[in-house]
Amino acid sequence: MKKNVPIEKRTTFRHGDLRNALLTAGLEMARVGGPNAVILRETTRQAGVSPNAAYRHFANQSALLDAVRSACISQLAAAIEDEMKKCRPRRDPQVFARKSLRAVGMGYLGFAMREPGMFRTAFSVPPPIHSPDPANTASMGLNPFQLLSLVLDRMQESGLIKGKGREGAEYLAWSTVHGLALLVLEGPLHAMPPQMVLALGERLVVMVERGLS
Amino acid sequence: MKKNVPIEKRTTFRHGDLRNALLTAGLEMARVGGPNAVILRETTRQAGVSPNAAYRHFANQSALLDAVRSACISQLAAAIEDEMKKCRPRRDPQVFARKSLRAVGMGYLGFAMREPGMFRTAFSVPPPIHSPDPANTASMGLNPFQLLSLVLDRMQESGLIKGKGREGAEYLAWSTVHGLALLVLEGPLHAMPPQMVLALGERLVVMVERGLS
DNA sequence: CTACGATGTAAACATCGTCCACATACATTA
DNA sequence: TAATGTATGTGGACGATGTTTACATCGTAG
Repeated sequence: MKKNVPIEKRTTFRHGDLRNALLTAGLEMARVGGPNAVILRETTRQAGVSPNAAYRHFANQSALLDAVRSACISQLAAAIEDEMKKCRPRRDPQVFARKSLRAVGMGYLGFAMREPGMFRTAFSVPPPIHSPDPANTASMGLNPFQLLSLVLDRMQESGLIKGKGREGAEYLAWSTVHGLALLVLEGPLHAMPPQMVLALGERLVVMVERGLS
Repeated sequence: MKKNVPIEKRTTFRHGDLRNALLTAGLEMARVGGPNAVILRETTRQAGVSPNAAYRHFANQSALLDAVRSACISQLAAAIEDEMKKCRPRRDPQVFARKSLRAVGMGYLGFAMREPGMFRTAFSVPPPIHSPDPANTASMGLNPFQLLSLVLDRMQESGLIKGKGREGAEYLAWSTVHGLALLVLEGPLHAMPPQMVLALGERLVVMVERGLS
């Protein structure tokens, strides 16, 4: 058991960018081991700094975790955006809307499978994802919830959702994919092969699409 | 901050039922504060015993948590059973099947809202709910997954699910309700009023029912 | 009755989060 | 330029947790 702490002894007294270094280290720990793995002392170790130095930049480890969580949510938003960009507007706006919904759902699920630690961190405890906190967004300036709302609007405008079907649609759609993701990540579907998970995801998206009309 | 540790000093050297006492204490902690709140030393304190005594009954705190988790899953199964018992067989087996599916879904969701700590504990990390471990069951001897399978069989037998619709139906149905539960418990839907959550749950069940045909 | 295995105790260690007092470097200003 | 103040990092300490090692005590089987 060797310490894998390649601290290059800093020559300057100041670190220069400590807050960022701590955050980066914490994000990596979250990536590897989920929310419980983000250890305050360890981040300072990796930054080559004494433990208390962290308290100049974060009120406590909970505040550090909050920052890490925001970063995770941003990455999730980015993953969804990537998937959305793959589908360009079409002649038929309904096709576009459907593809968009699928993109959000599968982007969400894909990120969960690709980065389980970050995904679990993103949703550990009460993330203020609802409020448009810029810290939770990616290049489009929208958080995952807002991205979902966007594509649902597209579906409504193109006539795929009628009348009251739009109300609360975010929650219905979100629940399905979120549930599958968590059952796979830290639930009894742990051993399910990724290919099958994705196939289930597709079926869920279709189910949502039909369920909203 | 007073210690609420009513340890009645035991007169005998042996405790008599320590393993069970630790488990009970741990379950209560999980109930109140979720998986992270089950502290090994605290369970021994409440049992009026030295910390190391726990190691005679559990390999480590992870093993203790596993046992607590199993208890939580059992309670979940019991809650679902309770809801299922409310709907008696009817003339029309399709009505019965539909009511049964609703019972499982709403029983699941209701337990999550009534006992958030236990619910979160039940699904923290890798629960072996899939394998028919008797530790996870309630009076019917079925774990939550098997209860769901049961009502889905009912739907198939009554003709509500046809052909390939039955394949993987457990996962589709489960994902939806599980997702809603977690979004509410430790997600962005944290502030949603319970009444609205239940209404969403009903819509989800209907959506699943239609989506499986 | 004796010896052994199961159960509980005592003491100790490493790690973690956190607080307090102190040290150092940079920037602003007199 | 020199003084001073503030932001930043250090050192040491405390209590809590999980865990290990050695020891004590009881019930029981031979």
